[in-house]
Amino acid sequence: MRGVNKVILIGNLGRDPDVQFLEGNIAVAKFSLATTETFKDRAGKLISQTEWHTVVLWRGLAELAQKYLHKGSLVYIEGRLRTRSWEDKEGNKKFATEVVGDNLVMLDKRMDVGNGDHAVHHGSGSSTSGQQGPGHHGEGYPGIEIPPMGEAADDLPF
Amino acid sequence: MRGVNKVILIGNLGRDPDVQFLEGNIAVAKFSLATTETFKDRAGKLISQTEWHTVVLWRGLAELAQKYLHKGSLVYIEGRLRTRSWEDKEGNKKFATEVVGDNLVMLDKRMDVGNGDHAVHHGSGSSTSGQQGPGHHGEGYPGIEIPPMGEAADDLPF
Amino acid sequence: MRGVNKVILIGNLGRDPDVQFLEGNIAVAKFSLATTETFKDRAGKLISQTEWHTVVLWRGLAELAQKYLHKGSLVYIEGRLRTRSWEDKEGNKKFATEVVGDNLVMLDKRMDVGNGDHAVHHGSGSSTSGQQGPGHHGEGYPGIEIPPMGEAADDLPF
Amino acid sequence: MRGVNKVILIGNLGRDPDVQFLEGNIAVAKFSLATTETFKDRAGKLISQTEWHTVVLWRGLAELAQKYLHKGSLVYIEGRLRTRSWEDKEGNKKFATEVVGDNLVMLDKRMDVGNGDHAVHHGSGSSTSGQQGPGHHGEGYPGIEIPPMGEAADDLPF
DNA sequence: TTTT
DNA sequence: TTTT
Repeated sequence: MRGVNKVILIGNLGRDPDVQFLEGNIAVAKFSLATTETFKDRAGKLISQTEWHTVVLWRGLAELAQKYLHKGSLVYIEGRLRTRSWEDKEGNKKFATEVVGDNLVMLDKRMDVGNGDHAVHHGSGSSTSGQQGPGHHGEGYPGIEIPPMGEAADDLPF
Repeated sequence: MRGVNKVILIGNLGRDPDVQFLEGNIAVAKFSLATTETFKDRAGKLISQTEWHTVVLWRGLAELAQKYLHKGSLVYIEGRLRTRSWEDKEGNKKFATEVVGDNLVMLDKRMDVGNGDHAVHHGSGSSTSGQQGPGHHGEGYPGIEIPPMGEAADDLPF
Repeated sequence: MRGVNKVILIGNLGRDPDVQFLEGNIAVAKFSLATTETFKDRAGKLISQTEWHTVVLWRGLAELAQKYLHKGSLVYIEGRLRTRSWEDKEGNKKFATEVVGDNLVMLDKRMDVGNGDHAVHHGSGSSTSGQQGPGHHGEGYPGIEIPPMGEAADDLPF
Repeated sequence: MRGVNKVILIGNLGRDPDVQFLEGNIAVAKFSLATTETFKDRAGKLISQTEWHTVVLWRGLAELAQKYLHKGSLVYIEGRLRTRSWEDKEGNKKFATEVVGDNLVMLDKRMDVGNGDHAVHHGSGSSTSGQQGPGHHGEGYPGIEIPPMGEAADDLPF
């Protein structure tokens, strides 16, 4: 490939995620994310600028969103841009650009009850259910940062 | 700020850039960029997926685009997402998501005559033409990667 | 330029930042940042892997670090890699790779007293003191995300 | 996880990659990559700054490096930082920071004979198990850009 | 040396 | 529609 299509966002959810399940029990989550950047203009005035993004998560990440994200949650999203187009009932061509997330980091301070273990989430759009036992859809999110086997071994031959 | 809105693209221009000049002689360039990613699906079949992005460049970067970019050019673009909305003449709400570029790297092999110096371009959304004398639009693009003064001095006190 | 050198980190400070002031009252901050990634290995076991980074901030960002960051702070850092080398007193060649930050986002939930205004920080390595009045070293850091003038004007000619 | 450790580089190889095979026929490639950034300093002088990085690739990516990369190749590398430490024979503590690549894009203009199909490479920690020897350790690395199954289906329920 |  |  000679292409790169990467988006990195940190922002807050405008509403609770909308999660649905497709055939095959595949979860899809969708939510709006506000990224606010503040800077001084040349006059030195503080300017705050909010941009809204539509984020789509699949499978394991969608399930995490359903469990742990809600209106106001602060998250880091890494993904790619995808523009879909369709015609509405009046025949008008419509476009929507979304960020399809491959990685999710929850940045809210956890003040949870419990052990907080669930706070450790990460994953990627790329699920590998094929490797998993029966019934295990939506678990085990091998993610972007999974190091290749053998790497841990500190026996680099250099 | 607690927000991040960052896009990184590598792809080819679908057409020559469309460059216009606003009042104040401010250049704005716009072009479509195709990012193609190729991967194997689970069946091992090679799949190629092209996504089209609208890229907008301002000022110095727009002028670089005008001078050096054309249909087919391979570029690295770093920028941020921005969605604009408006109503068309029929009163339909329309949305368009664009990538506003803060940095541009030309990746084509230069087979240029001459010194190739012009090949070295970079810049950022944060132009500072205000500092420049009259007539000097489009010069001196202090960019993202401009190191702070004094840094070169290798006298880090640690 | 045909190069890109970019680092993006989210992690926690291992200690309070070490801040020093060089000639000209230029601030330099240095701290260790731990990025911890957790994933499941192929056996399904949760594995946590921490990497330590040396982060260096200059000028305005260094001053922000001094004021607001401390041991444990969660931050987003965007910057570039820089490797320095020197010889120690025994004449051994030493190398140290650091992340020179161009952008800083504080991700801790603020439970501060006060207005929280100080929470809005951002900046970049690229200072522009030249534009500023006398005596104003270290202020007004127009940063990476400063939109070019005129952009706010929603009069894109396309 | 609450951590992110990401590096993005575009630069040229300083030498041909050094590729070795570990037990299990696991390929590891290592090379130096120069990222050169050019900018104008405050006096307007063009300054060029080259940084050298050590890049390590594993498995499928290492094999691609062996086949297609050589001294001078222009590449995009996405990966993470990793610092290793050890003691040399004199008992001095040594550190080396490397970029472990998860994704590789070859940016050289292909003037190849043939179809150039091999030019389309990408990967991530994630390889293409078909290339691997017997024993099949190290299979099925779902990679950064592999879209989740079902996503192609344009039947988003929103 | 951090954090969950 | 979020957050500071």
